[in-house]
Amino acid sequence: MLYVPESNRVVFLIDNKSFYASVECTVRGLHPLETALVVMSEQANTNGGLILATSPLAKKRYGLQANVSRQRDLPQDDALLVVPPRMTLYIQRNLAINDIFRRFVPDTALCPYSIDESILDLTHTWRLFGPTPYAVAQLIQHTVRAELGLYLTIGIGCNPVQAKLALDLYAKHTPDLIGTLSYDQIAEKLWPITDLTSVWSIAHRTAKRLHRLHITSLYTLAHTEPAILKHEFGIVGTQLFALSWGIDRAELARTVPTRAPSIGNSQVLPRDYAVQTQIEVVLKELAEQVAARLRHHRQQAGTVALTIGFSYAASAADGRGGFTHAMRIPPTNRDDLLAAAVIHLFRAHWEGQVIRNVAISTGALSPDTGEQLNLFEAVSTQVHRSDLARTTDMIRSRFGFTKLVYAKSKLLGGTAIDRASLVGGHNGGNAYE
DNA sequence: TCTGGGGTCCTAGGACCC
DNA sequence: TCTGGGGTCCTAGGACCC
Repeated sequence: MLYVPESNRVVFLIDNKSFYASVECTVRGLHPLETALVVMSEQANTNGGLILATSPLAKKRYGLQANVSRQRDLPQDDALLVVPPRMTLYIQRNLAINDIFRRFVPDTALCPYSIDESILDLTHTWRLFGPTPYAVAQLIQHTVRAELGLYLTIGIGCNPVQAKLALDLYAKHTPDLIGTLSYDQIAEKLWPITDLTSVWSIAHRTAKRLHRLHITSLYTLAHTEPAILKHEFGIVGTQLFALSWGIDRAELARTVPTRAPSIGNSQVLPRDYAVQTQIEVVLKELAEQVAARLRHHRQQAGTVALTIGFSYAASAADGRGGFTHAMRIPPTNRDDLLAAAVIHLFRAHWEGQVIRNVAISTGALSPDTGEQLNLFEAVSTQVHRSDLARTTDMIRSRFGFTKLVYAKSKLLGGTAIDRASLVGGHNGGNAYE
């Protein structure tokens, strides 16, 4: 195979094994790999509890394979620890882990990808730390384990996509938690794969469309005429073809012009809603939540989009799962103006369907210079919050401010002061009392 | 997976401008 | 005014990721 024009670098994609669950183990003085523990969010609308993370032993002992499963899948067993999430704690650990990574790469070669994944380009620095990239990977693992008690999974490749595939397909299933992929291993390690959905960027829908083209393995994908893929999938088709050959021309250091960010909240309702006044109450609350986040980020929104998801029965009757409609608004972050726009969109497009899902998203953001005073909360409460805000701001500077967000939820029937602190939709773990 | 939550990117088609 | 074409912006919908 001829890969001459392709860059040949040393890229690590590092993630944390069962991150939330492992952090909870370490702060309890328990071993992350030898403790059966799940982290479960029990927000009002999770319909009985959503499992966010499962420790490796809990997966093995109780067959909890799915990354995200439900409370009803849990066995009744006192030996299984069930704990609530503390998102703020996980954010702090993520920062600590990335600080360790900075001992091995300069800032320009480090790209945090999510709360538990980072991409490191060690092309120019790995020789400083060991005889082989593999040895350096082990050193990073040992360092993080010694200092934070956490276990890292590392994919090594000649470019980011190879590292990602090495991580997902190999590192996660080997005892040393390290997987490698390089150009000369593509045929041997990538092409035999027939479960297409196990490959990053391919999910159920795309796998089905590939099957319709008689593409049932990465080998057949790699040997399909690119023009056919392009015709069927557009740009995504050429990306899939490149992926099947392990090719990825993204450059870590080069900052890509990012698309306009958005801020929004969504909610699966705890039951079906059919009454207009009730739906509009939910929409107003959600709009206030979004407006609060806009103010927190000192942004104003110039567009607002409303997404309504129908109940299953209503979806079948309607032929659509729901609808999305957007409108331009004079830039604002005020509760009442945002809510009014959302209600307007709802009344213009809703035709009486029973609904189960609502989402509000705002875009065309612009800076809201000037301090917004919050009249509804005690000063002490706001001071308390600034601690978490500072942490969130630090994350924001690394992930982009929409990657991890600080959401507030106003409790139904509660006083205006009685707000829960949510991070990424789950409990932040900060005691406000 | 009879419904988690917060995002991003791609595309087709229509409106509008010159 | 029995008529052209290219470009841009916007919207809705689809798909995927963590």
